[in-house]
Formats: sequence, C-alpha cells, structure tokens
Amino acid sequence: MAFFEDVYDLVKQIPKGKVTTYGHIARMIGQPRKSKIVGWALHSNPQPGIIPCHRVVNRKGELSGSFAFGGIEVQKKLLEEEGIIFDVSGIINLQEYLWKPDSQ
DNA sequence: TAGATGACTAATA
DNA sequence: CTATTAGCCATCT
Repeated sequence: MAFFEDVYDLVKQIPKGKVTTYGHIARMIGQPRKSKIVGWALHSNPQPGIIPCHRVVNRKGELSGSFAFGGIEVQKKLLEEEGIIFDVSGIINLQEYLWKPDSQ
C-alpha cells in the first residue's frame, strides 16, 4: 500500500545515530491512528538491508523484540555502533536520540 | 465474510 | 514508574 511506501521512505531517511518511533512515523505520514500498521510495514520488511528497521523503536525507546532480522541483541549492537547508547534496562534515551524530521 | 492477530499508543488505576 | 483496558486498522486464517 501507499502507506507502506511512505513508511519505508521515512525509515530510510532516518539519519545515522538517530531513532524514531512507530507512532511518530504514523504521525509524520498524517495518520497517527495507524501506528500498528507501521509495525506491520516493517514486519513485512520487503527490502532488508535497505530499510533500517533497527532504528525504529516503540514509544518507550525499547526494541520491539517480537521479530528481528538477527535478534534484538544484534539490533542493539548496530545502534551502539551508530553512537546510540542504551541504559541498563536496554532503553534508548528518546529525548536525545529521537529523530526530528523538522530539524532535518 | 467474519473473527482473531499484532514490531502500537493513550488513558486509567 | 508498571499493569491493565480500550481503540485502532491492515493482514491472516
């Protein structure tokens, strides 16, 4: 769907060292109600390696964990490689790392 | 076609 | 802060 295309396009625009949430993506597209569909779009992940789904987290700043191309530990490592730091609970400081498209 | 499911979020306790 | 409930909507069975 076009919604999926929008999600993929946005996720691909997430700069290195930043993350965003499902709800924010949905809001950017203009359909804040479809937060779950954003998750679905990434679950489908038709272009692995192209779509940096590891930069998309839930509202708590935690990796979803239900599915991961290599496990959430791998995702965490990838994010740490990009300069993102997790706290002791494995949570990202969204205030610091949340991607703000307006500041782009 | 209908009901259940889910990489979610917001409200409430 | 966490736990539970309700709303949401594309996809699956």
